[in-house]
Amino acid sequence: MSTLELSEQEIIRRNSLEELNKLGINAYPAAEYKTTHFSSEIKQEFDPEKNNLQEVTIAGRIMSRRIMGKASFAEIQDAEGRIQIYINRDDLCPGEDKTLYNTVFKKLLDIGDIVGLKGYVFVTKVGETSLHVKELTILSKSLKPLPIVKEKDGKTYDAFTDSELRYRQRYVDLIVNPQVKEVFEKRRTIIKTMREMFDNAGYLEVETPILQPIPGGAAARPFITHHNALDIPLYMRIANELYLKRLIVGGYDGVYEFAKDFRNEGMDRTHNPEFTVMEIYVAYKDYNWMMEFTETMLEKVAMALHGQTKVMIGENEVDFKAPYRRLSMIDAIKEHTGIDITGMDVAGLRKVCDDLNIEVDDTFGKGKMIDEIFGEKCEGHMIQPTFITDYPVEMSPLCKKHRDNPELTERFELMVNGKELCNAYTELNDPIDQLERFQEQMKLSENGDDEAMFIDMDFVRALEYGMPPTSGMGIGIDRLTMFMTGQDSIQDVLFFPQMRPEKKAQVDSDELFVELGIATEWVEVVRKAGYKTIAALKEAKPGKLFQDICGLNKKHKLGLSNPSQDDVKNWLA
RNA sequence: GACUUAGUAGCUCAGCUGGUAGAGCAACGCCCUUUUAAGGCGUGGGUCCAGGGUUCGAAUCCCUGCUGAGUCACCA
Repeated sequence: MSTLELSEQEIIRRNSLEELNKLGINAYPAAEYKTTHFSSEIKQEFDPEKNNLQEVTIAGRIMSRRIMGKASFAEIQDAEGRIQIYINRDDLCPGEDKTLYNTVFKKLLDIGDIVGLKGYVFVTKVGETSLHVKELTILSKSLKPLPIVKEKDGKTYDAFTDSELRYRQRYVDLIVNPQVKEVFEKRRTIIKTMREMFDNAGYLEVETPILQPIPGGAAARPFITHHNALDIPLYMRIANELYLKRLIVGGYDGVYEFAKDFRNEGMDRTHNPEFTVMEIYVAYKDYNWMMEFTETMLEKVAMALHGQTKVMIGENEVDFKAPYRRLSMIDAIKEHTGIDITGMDVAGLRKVCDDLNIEVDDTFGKGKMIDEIFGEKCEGHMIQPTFITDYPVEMSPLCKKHRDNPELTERFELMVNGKELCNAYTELNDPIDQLERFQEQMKLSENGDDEAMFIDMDFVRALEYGMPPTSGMGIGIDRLTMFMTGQDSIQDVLFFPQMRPEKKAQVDSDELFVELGIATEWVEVVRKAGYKTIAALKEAKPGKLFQDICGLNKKHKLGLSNPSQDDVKNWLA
């Protein structure tokens, strides 16, 4: 890499690295560095009365420095937090040679460098538990300056907030913004709590195919790829439902999977093209049982995270204490619009939609219209956890018909803070009904609904062997994490949210520049002057180019001998 | 996909109705042995996102593009 592409601070750090090498210090040593404590342990365990912790070793990143002549303070950040260190010149360098302090620590180390430190713990005059350093080892030199974030009395100064940089360079975000780590630790607690509950119940955690020949189990546009050896298209899964039900057919009474699903659709605050769903299927249960199971699960998760069931989501305090309200979809619509749609036909529903100012088009069936009305008028009002039950049959091709009403299904969604969190059924296990429902979907698809489901004949065949009555539930883990951690963007609960790839400016190779007669050492200078391609260079005015590159030579003290004006003209000829 | 909005130093941001850039932190130099957003004095650092246009003159006005963010649409 040419120094012309580097910022002043990056050049200084690279120079420091060279200086370290000259002193015989390897800034990237290979050997294991054995630590005895984390920062948090020192803070917890140290007792000035006992005067314990008189020989501890820590490792971490330098996050701030306060140098005061012969003594210095710095903050070291490790996996568990930060601790202050105190470095005294004569304690670090007891002999005549003070290089390690004067040169290495004061001049050649920077914020961001990773160091190992050995010493004893004490409390400063101001009352800060600190490590008095006796030995310092460089473990890794940092060549890029970190964003500097300062904090006092809980107030943060110059926070690193640029969302683009935070998501593209999550590693920097994690170093500099400690609250980001917390979100991901909570995410892991959520998953762990759920997994423990399922394991205790004796359910089997399984893995099912991500590459599927038929993308089933949901209605969504899939990502498509190609398998070379088989020469067939394969789809990234949009759901794993049909595979988990095959396992119930196979004789497992309870299976679950934390699964990455992929949907080739729009991205926004609550949608990422790949996202995590937990789906669970339990034999011999129905959706009433599953509602109890779900509310118990969420109560446990909230307790594990917060020690209480009440959670702040934005402005709203949401209480995950079971049991949750249960409301049929028709009753929800009645409650929020005053209209009773029981038994209405297509024309009646269309009129209701018109009256409520809800846009519908001619392809909409009864089910889709009812869903629109609910989505427009009811969903947003469901702040406290509410089970919405008994969805129209058209919307739920994998769900068993309601025991009391064949136009409805035994389905529930759990609404929290105005959004869907869970989706669950008494599963459809009648193979004849299932095939008919798939065929209905085909008709929808022929009518232009590009999200209608594909027919999976192998799944129908599995049902023909007999699946026990089963209830299944799916829950969006990203969304659950958002609720439970108070984040309002899915990007804040994914380490690496999908971003448009960074665009590299087009740059022509050295060879192409050299072919024009430009000496190799001048190529970088020409690029730095703003002419990254031959085409751009050909447009240049020779006089300006000449001045620009000679100016850069002087400014950056490159020590090159300048070309003549005629040389430059010849390049452009 | 549509609309709105933003892109200025390593980071956070000023920069009004056009006159080619500023602050704090970070960096560099000097001083300082218990400081903590350490402090004091001094110095350097910018293709003002890119490309066009208007103008004597553009960070600033206009157009196009790129990349974010927000609303909406889509997401049963």
